[in-house]
Amino acid sequence: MKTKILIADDHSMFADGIASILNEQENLEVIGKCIDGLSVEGFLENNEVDLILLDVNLPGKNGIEVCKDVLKVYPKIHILAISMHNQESYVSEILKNGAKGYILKNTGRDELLQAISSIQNGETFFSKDVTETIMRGLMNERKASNANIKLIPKITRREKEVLKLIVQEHTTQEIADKLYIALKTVESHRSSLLAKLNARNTAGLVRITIENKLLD
Amino acid sequence: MKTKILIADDHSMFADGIASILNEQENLEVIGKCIDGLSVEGFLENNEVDLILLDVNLPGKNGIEVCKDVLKVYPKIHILAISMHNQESYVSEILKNGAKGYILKNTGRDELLQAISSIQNGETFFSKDVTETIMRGLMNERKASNANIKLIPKITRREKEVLKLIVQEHTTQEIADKLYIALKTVESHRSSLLAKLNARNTAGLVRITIENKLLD
DNA sequence: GAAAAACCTAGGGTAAACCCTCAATTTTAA
DNA sequence: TTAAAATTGAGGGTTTACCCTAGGTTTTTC
Repeated sequence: MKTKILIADDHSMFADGIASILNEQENLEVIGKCIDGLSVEGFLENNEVDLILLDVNLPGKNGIEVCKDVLKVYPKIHILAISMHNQESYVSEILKNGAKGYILKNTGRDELLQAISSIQNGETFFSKDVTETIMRGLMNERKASNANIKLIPKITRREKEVLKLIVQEHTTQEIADKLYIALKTVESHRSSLLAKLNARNTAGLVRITIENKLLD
Repeated sequence: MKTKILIADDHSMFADGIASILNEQENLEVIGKCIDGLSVEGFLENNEVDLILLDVNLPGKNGIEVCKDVLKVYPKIHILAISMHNQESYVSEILKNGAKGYILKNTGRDELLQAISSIQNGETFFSKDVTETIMRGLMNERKASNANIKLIPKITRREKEVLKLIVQEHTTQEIADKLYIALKTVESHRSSLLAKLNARNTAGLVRITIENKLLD
């Protein structure tokens, strides 16, 4: 009986590549691919899945939320998180939500297969770098223990427009002119964005926006 | 005679996946992988390569520079650019430097194979989205024709330290305290960074830093 | 081993971002 | 259809970022 795998990643080429690797294995079978968070749950309604390879940074609905929601309904599914970012907040957050492992995209084929094998056996698996990151996080003993990822609140249509222009290096005045609204209005939206994204300044706004693909 | 392919991408898992797809084809053969720009030229000295799949955003030395330098020495090699970003500046810049095609990571397996096939036949190939981007760029008829990618000048040790702290949302004053230098000194470094990265403000600094992986 | 370049350091002045409070109108959802 | 959320905008102030200029120091380069 082959392990049925679903790949959730917004880069089709990456998903296809992984699928090719996995399908070479005689005990694994990729039965589906999803390019955003929302379509994962839809796929699960119509297909039986044993394991999900889940990108943490998915557009639409990020991997952390997907993980939480999927496991509520299908607690038997194993989830292996895949990410470009070795950030402690991502790792700890998705593990809290039930993922069985976390590997980075800069690790290779063999480690991927090893991770899947471990998880099939009910174990957990983490990339070496990820393990270090977690340890380092524990060492620092979390001054801001709860201040890791606040799952990002919903960003409104107008806020998104403003955010996009900020990332494109426009000043508040320029944004006001482009959107035909007052300077003060744009400042309001900026404030809301800083609060919602939990950023201290423009730098954080831009970094968080890119890392979480908020403009997709 | 199989086409000998080199894959240059800093995400091993992605490279391995692509390799798996390509090696399934009877006329293709992946003979090497590089995880940064600098090692490409070293590889070419010792191996005969027909085609390079080149990530545009490579750490160390980005794809655009690699493309230029490789073709100087090995003009017969075909280069297919691969990128996450559908940005006109990237596309036009790498094409000027001799790449034969440009595909996005969110396109799938079939398109990848088609692209390679086209390029083998001496044609060019672009993802549909990329074609649109180029066309749109031509329409706007380049007000800032030369202001696309200025290949990013070398960033000094101190600038890199400052840049890292900026991306981490620290203010100029905080950075000055951390580095034990004057506020004004940090501001100077900020100015140099704005100039070198061709950014208008902090937003641009952060975006360009992340997109070009300047902190790796 | 001296000239040239690159780097690090800073000052003064202006522009932009950020903060807090408050409130009217419009849109969305229960 | 009414309560909640979103959009709009104001006053008034503080902090931070950005621009231009420039001297001293290290590092190349010939």
